Amino acid sequence: MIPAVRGTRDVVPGEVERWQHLEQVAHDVCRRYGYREVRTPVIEREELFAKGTGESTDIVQKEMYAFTDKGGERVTLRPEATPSVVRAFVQHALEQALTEAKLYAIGPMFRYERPQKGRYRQFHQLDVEAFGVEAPALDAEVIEMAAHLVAELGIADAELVINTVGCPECRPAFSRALLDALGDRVAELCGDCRRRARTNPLRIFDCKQPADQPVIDGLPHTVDYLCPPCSEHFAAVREALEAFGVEYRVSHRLVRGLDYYRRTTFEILGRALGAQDALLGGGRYDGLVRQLGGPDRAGIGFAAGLERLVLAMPPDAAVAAPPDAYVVAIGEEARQPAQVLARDLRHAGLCTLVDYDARSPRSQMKRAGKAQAGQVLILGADELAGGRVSLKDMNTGEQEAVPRGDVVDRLRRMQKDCVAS
RNA sequence: GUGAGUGUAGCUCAGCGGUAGAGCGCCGGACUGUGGCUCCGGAUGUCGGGGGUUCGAAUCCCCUCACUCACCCCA
Repeated sequence: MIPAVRGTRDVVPGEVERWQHLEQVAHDVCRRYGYREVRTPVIEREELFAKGTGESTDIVQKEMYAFTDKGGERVTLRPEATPSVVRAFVQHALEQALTEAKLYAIGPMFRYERPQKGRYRQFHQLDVEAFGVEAPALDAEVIEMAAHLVAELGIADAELVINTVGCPECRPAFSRALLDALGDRVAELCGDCRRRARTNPLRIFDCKQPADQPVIDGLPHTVDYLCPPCSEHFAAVREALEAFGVEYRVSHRLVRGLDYYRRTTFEILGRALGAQDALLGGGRYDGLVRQLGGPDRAGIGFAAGLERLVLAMPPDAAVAAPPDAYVVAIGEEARQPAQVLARDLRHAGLCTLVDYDARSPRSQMKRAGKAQAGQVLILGADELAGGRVSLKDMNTGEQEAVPRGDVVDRLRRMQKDCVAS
């Protein structure tokens, strides 16, 4: 047996229904909020992520499936969707074509990491991006939409956390304040934190080492170092969220790892997930479109991890629908007519199973019962002689002979009643 | 890249030096044209892989691979 590649997985019947439900809800929520779908390639030029995601991020430094193709081009499997969506937005001048530049994408992403609960090398994201609006009203709408998506999926144990990371105007001052406050105590922190202090001081807030917490708790907060525009923006976002009645917690420790974030950042955490508990995360990235060669447009969005959402969805969120009908053929002369009957039912829209192997009637009934078929249609010598089909309701056990010509309509009506009720 | 744990039937697991097992599931029969309950029967394993110790290894030792969880980082 040749197993699936490490960190990749099959979604098999039984679980795939949950994915189908999730995708249907995702498409529907996006549509209602005015987003249009865009499908971008899973393979891109490596430089797109070097410039977009950021050279300093772990994603770019060590997690990309990058290689040189046969034409000598440096390409990579996409590790995230935002730069791709921005590229498509710029490349096709979509702001000209759309009244609102709101785009979403669903698909696989690839990062070379050690797999663990809620994290895979091939994973899937719903990526939602809106361009060209600087107003805090959009920040709040995007966050509210994310919360609504989670709620719509029936995920109750979720917590919305928001923060602001300032902008290129005010962030350097905050980083300095952070390092000043830390002073010599940097040496007391764990190795990761000492490294962060040099590369990206804000990320010290991500530390999970219990021993480091007392020091980190004493550090200054971004909100106290924002420039006036950033400060006003954050206040307006919070005000709008409150008007929506969205519950949230402000955490000055929510920093997020991607280089392009400005101002608003947010995450929704799932409580039943394990260590990788972010169901979705995002924020504002006002400089990114321009940095990738487009016009100077603001941007904001989020990425939701589909594996994590599936994990967090209630156990009974979606199950496969049982077949409408099972056609039982008794005797050799009934086999072909049974296939034709099954064909007719299928053409009429009914999910129909039929036996191929001349099993005993008992065996066929057992299979119909196991498949939870609603109706069993029995075709044997008696029925063929009378031009009828025996129709057995598997829930009540009642059985009656129905003229062959009426069977399809009869079942179709029963199915409609079933859907209606 | 680092650390810990686990690999035995399709699934959940027992067996821990002496002939590979149970429950569930699957297939068939009792009921030769009628499911669910019951009973009876059946199939299925390179005991993750390789090497070593031993008269003898699923069991002990070494290596390796995979999975799981956690770190890093992130969805």
